[in-house]
Amino acid sequence: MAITPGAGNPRSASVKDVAATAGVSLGTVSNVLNRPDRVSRTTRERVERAMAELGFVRNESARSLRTGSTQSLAYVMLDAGNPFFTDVARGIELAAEEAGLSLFLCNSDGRSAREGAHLAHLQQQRVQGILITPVDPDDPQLDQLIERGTPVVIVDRTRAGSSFCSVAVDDVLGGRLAVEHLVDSGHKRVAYVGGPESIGQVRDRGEGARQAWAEAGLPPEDLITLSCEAPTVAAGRAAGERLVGLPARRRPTAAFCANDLIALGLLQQTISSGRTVPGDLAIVGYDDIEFAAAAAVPLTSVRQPRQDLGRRAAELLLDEVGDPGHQHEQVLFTPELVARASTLGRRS
Amino acid sequence: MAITPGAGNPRSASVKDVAATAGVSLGTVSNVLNRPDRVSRTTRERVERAMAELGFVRNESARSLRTGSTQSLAYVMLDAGNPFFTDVARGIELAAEEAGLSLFLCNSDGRSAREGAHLAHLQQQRVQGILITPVDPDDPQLDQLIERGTPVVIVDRTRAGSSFCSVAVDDVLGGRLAVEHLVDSGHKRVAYVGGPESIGQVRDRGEGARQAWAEAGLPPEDLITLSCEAPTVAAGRAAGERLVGLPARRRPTAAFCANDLIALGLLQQTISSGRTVPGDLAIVGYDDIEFAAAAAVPLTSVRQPRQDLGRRAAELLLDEVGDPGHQHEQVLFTPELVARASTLGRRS
DNA sequence: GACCTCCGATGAAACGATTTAGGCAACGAC
DNA sequence: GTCGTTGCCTAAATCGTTTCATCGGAGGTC
Repeated sequence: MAITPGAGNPRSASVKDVAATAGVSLGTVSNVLNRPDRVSRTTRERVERAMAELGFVRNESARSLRTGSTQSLAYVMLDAGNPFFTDVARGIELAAEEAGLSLFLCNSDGRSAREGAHLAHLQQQRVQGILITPVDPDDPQLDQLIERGTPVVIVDRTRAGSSFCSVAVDDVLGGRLAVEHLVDSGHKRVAYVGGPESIGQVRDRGEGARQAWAEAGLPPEDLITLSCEAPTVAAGRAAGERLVGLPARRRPTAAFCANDLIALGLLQQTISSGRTVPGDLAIVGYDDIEFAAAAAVPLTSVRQPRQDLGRRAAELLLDEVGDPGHQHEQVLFTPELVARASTLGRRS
Repeated sequence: MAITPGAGNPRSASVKDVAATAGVSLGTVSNVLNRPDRVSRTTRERVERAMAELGFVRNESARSLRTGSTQSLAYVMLDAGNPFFTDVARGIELAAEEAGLSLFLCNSDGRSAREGAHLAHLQQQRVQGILITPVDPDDPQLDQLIERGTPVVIVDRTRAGSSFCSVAVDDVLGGRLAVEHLVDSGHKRVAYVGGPESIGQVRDRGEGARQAWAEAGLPPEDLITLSCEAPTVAAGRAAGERLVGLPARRRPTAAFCANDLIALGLLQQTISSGRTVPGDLAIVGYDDIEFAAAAAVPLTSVRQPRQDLGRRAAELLLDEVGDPGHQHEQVLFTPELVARASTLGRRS
């Protein structure tokens, strides 16, 4: 079929057109759409036939202009490329679907400017509410959203004060679990690989690591912090190279990484440089993403209830949207260590 | 600060409120918003002050109702958990950002019903256009979208006829590259692990595999097809178990998997069952996702230009939206084999 | 037959922005 | 002094839907 040039879009049919075609009034068409029980069967069928014939598509802009609200939520993700966040998103999705709302995913990609643009646009769209893993939980734009009536739930981050609901996982505990496990395995010199420091998670996991280290009675200077630029595979590889560069008696026998991407990069670099895991270097990751178990050496990792995190966050948001007596709530999940070969094999 | 109960949302300010506060007419406020150069500086500043004071947020519903179009695109992803698609999404995002449009990501999760719901909603929202990796490229709902005026570009799938733009990668060629590589490495019995058959990719990659196999003069019955339920890590593990179950003289020495997730699952299962890669089984994946290189044994894979795929698709969509003389175009990218240890090590 | 009720359908008035046709004032030019 | 021009602003119409007060007719009751 050739393209019909210049046919010009006949501009899609409106309720008015449907009403005319069906020979009823405009209000009746609206009733068919919204309260079909109030319309007699014969009329309803006539209207439905007209809608099908004209290819009527309800205009959501007009609808939400009139009703003052939309049927959508949004989740602004920090990094859509990180499986951790896509798993969280899936949990949100399921909850939204059950509530009959659509979910829009936006990716801030870790950039404040992009995040801000998304938030502004979502606010203009009058979404019912926003879930967000923010670049910076203290961003005043978040307060501004709340003030102007768009509920916000913070996901996988926390924030001082309680003007928001938030759902997170106890990162200090997670850090402790990781380091306790390494201490139990007999390691006396450990690196904490994470960054940037601006991320609360990175700080909290490090804090937990230090606590566990101190409680084991080990000297603080033997818990080395290796800061990396971003929590990515590439940064993990780079950290590996820096580890190799350390003088032998300063070099750690184990590394605890702030997330699995870093851990996978470190693992990859370690193996490709001819050293063994866990022989030369034991590695603990964080998040327990699906790929962790499939890694070069299956990765010991701190598991977070990713999907539950999303689901719970969505539930809080829905409550805030629906219940005028809503009280803000800070939910904290508990992480769990999953030990695998990257720390369990025998040491050389 | 306590929650102010029953304060009731003061309903955000409208242009009318801004106009009243600034002491100008409503049209002037609109001009400040859309054609600031037509407004004198003093008036503009007065209006802007009023907007700030009232916390004015433009109502996108009203705006797009009046103008008849929105400033957003959408990408309906097949599986947000698969890094391949998130990379494609990033390419789209970059192009959309450059064009000043927002991008909504929707996840169909491989389910037609969910995909349909997303499409219907996007159509009602009057997005400028939709990019989609469809569950079924022949779904008539896609035609219906086009007919009713929403441009659609098909991503990573192709479709007979040419009423759509589409961007895909030559999957037959990809299948050939994979199997030629295995044949060159001396394998005489190979499994093609993919599924479900309903996915065009799975069929095309298999077709390429068969072509290369036939051209090498090898007997067709020695290219075994192992069908799996879904292109996931779990399905890959399951396939591995079925491979082990085969009688030794029927058992393949290499496997070509329809994507990296399957390959990673197969790899994982092979290693954890005590066999070696590539010694007992060489493995080739498809997509070359970031985790492929970090796998237990770095994975040989067929690389696709993921981000370019997305970017080009978005460009086609933008052209279709903007240029009335737009001609539909089917773009086909060329894949490339990346050989790594999962096929290169020495055979036992 | 007058009165009431109930059901189904109607039509006008919103919602909040954009757009367009004009109006008013100041200013120069002749 | 009149006319045309220019610059800024106003008022009203409009987009497509929902909602609400209303209305007509059918049926029942006394």
